[in-house]
Amino acid sequence: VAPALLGCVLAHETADGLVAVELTEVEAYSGATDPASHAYRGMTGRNAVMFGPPGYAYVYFTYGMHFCVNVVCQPAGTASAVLLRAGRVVAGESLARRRRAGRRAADAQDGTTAGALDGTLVSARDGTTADDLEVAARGARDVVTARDLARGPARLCQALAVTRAQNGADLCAPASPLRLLPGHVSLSADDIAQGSAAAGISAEGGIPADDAGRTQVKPVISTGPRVGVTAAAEVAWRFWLAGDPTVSAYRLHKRRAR
DNA sequence: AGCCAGATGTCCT
DNA sequence: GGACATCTGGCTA
Repeated sequence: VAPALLGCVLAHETADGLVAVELTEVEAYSGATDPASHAYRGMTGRNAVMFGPPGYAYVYFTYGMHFCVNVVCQPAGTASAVLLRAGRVVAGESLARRRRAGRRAADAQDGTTAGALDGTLVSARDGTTADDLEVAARGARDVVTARDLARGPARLCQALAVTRAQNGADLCAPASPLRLLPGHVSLSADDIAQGSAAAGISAEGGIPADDAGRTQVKPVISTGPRVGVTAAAEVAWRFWLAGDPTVSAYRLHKRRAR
């Protein structure tokens, strides 16, 4: 299920409006057999949704401040879920940016200019005055680049306003405020199998896109170890669209000092 | 690339 | 009572 979700769209409609992301990075968690899964030690109040029917959202709160959303994907009684790690905002970008504003200055290395969002060019090239740079820096501090709007599981939830309230939400009902939709690109079982088999040898060349950002060719799927996981760290159950800039950075798990 | 703080829920002893 | 978490953002080197 995890690689099949790549390219699909997660949309959330609230009183503030609609925000939707095309999923670019996911991780699979098997329940009973996976020590990295929240369900590994059995059902608790927190993980109960994972033991229910498939197609529902399992949302959990972590690190005292972040939410992450999973898609339950096995029949009731068998816990299993796919963590949605990153996506590209395809609708409601200004609302997503408002929700994410103030959290992070623009990433100066990603080749985009934060100021371009409001028509102001941010540049360190010759001819730019110190005042220009100061104004640009102040603006950048309050702006999140398009790439970073849903780059990471907690950022994705923030951009979509997914919180505890969405735990247990039906992702498949057409009328559901939080729902999953087919993407622009549908992957066949063969594509998925080949994508998995090609992991590690596929070139990270990027995906050609049209003016609307839609991919024109079948994307290459890469796989690797899951992020922030110690148990079963060797399992390559993280899947992402090769070369997509919205895929989150890999981080090794760091245990906190005692 | 690496280190660290932040905030609180969850689960284990 | 305590360890630590499917993380992010700020900072240092």
